[in-house]
Amino acid sequence: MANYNPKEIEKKWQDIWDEEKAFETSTDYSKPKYYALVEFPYPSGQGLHVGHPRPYTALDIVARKRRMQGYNVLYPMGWDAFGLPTENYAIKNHIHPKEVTKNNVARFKQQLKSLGYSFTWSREVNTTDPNYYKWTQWIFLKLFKAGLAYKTEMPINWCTSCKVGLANEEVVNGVCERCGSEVVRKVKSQWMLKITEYAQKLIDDLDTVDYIEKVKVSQKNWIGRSQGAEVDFSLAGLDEKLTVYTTRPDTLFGATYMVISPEHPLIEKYKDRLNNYDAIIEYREMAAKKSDFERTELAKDKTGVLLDGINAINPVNGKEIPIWISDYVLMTYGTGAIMAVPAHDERDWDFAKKFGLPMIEVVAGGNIEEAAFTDVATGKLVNSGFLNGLEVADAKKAIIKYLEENGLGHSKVNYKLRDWVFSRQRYWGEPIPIVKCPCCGYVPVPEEELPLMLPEVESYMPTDNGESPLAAMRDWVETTCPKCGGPAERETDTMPQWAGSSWYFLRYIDPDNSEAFASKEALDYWMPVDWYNGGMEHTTLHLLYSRFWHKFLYDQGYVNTPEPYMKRTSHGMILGENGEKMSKSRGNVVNPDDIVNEFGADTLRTYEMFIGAFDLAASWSTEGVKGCRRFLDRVWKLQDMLTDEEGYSKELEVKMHQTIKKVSNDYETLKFNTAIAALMSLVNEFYRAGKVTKGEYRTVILLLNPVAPHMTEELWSIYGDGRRAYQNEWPEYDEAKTVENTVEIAVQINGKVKAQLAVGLDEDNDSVKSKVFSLETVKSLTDGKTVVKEIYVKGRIYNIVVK
RNA sequence: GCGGAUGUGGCGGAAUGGCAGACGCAGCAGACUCAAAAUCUGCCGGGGGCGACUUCGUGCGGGUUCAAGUCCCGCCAUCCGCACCA
Repeated sequence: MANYNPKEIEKKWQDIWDEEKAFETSTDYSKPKYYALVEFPYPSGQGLHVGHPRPYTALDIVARKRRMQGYNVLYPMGWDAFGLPTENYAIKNHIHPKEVTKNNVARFKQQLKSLGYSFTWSREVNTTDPNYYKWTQWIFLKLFKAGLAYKTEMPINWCTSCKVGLANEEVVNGVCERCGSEVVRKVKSQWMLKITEYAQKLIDDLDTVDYIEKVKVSQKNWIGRSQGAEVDFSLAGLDEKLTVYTTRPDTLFGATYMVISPEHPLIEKYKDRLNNYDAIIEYREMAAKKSDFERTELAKDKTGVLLDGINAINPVNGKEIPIWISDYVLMTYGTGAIMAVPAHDERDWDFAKKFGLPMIEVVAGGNIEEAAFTDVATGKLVNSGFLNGLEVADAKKAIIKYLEENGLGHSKVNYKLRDWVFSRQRYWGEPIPIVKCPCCGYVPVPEEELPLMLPEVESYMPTDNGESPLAAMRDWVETTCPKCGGPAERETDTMPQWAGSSWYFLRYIDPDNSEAFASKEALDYWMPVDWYNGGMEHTTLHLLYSRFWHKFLYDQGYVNTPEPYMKRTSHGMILGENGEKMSKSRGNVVNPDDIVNEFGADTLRTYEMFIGAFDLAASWSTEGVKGCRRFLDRVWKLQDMLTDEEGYSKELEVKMHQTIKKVSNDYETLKFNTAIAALMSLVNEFYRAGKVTKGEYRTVILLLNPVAPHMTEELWSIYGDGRRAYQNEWPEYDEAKTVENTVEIAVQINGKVKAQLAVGLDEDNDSVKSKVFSLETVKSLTDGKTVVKEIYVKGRIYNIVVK
């Protein structure tokens, strides 16, 4: 027996798999299909991180097992290659981003290959390939034509360092998610996508898919549906209404003042009537200067200015109430105006306390002198005319009915979700295929002219005036209008990185198609994705965006399923040996290449699956890696103990069937750590017995194959059936043989274990009872006492309660 | 503040309400060796006892149950999201 030498074996089998096209999909559409998907990586300059193999190995195990179960499996891989780090590297080193991408992709691919994944490499995609982004642009045009892409002047989150507009989702704690620099507000004309149009569907259809619960919860929270009402307040002495949104219309009698956002149009419209216009403008400018971060930081300390000169009238009681402006009211949510009910809203309470504004208690049950009373479950309405005595829920219904009957308002649903800022003032992204014509407005580039290629530029540097580097390319920018033929200009913004990843799973299905992003036939067969695993950090960005695009394509009739992914799971992070996030500055980074070199890819794969619960963070341990290598060595050395018996030995038959069952189930439920533990335990049994039958060895090899494919393929070539391991059927177990017919049960007195007893699994209760009571220990402990109760749990425990 | 998770030996972690600590790491002892490494075998939660044993033990405090890491009530700590969304 040769020594286990992963270096030799692994390369050998990777080449054979390539040669044999082992993991190619079949074009036989009568076979059952399985589409397993992992998030495609951004090919960064650092190369693969040890975090990457965790999800890749997990679904590789599922994919390999499915093939052995007879499925036609698609497990593709590609590159999400547009984006800032590449562009920044290109700027710094004066290399074209295309070149940078090419090099990074080559390195990533080589690293992934060295890990022996069964990816369907013939379907590799790259978002920066014009044949790919042609279809990204095509989908954008469909969105534009459907009225879901529009351009608007709006304040955007501007990263002062990247010099680029960011989506709300990319601003973390008031700083840029990527570079950590300050983010300020800047008004710019931006392309937007109306994801809000799909808010309700994105919530409702979560009920139709199998996502882990925390993903569903955070998507729902992110979309932030709230049910309330819009109420019109008239303005005293003016023919004007001020509409507010509230989730507590039942407290309308308690509204003692109103607050509008500093950007509310009412201010400009009636500036002549305002006695303190200057003070108001000063406040507004101050608020605009605050970054989101400061606005949040100062949340507790309310500020504001009275709108001196205009009063509103409470529609239910005709009382005249003042209007204030304050930046705690956001122009981007609801109507940008609220009715303030300080007795029953914490923010209004703070504001009223600070500025000495009156409070009226309209829901009894709290002490409004001390705090706002916001409990909606227990209170009853008071001081509220016809609502008095009602509970909150009933009062809401009653007041909405009243408002609707009197034309004063109506029920209304709002969402926290905002439209998606789709413009980036950057070079390394998909050009937005729109032409701006002085006569015709925004005109789409004709579909037959796609892809609209990213032109070669002198400099990739973004400009200080906030224009993309493309804006400097006058001969590219200046074009003719596709509609009227007159002179026009191209859009110079590019798409955000999320664009290419919003539909890539569709391109894998038919990557070389030049007529469509994928053929209908192929889509019908392969969609939806059966299992998609990815990081929790993509739950509110990529996952939501791609569901939105897919739903749009469904509504347009281009895809056949309303949801792209049937099942979504998430993996935990791999932390450094010290329990902290791996980073260069902390000096705790582990390079997967080093592990492969020293221990082999199979060891790395086994270790990452054994490291702990798949969905939780886990710390790296070099000693743990060694342990996994030791296990593979032990499997390898079983060759020395091999007998010629074909089947399972009598002593281990039950253990074999139990292990097949456990491993099969655990692979399905992402419990790889316990699956591997079960295999280790079985191997320990072989060592204890000093022998392993050929039948047993074969089963172990096949069960371990998805985790450690190279080593098991090598062993199978010696001890197998002439085929490859990957060509085999998945081992089966017999449920009846997973249980021993005699078992050791624990005998308890008052819940404490006092003795062990061997009984037949099917032995009847009387027989077990007589055996239990003939035990010396039981006799002595029950002697002179009354047996109050006896419980026998079949095959597990016999508990006697004595007094 | 809101939402989600987590809390078990020296460490990573196992446990359909039924013998807590599977499996692995580290540690200790033995075998092999001139020796070490590797490998194989055994031991390995704390206290008490020479010992068969005994007692305590799953973040903390209560409860349900013959039986609780697991279920219920009330807390604490840590991590991760979101955060003036009316």
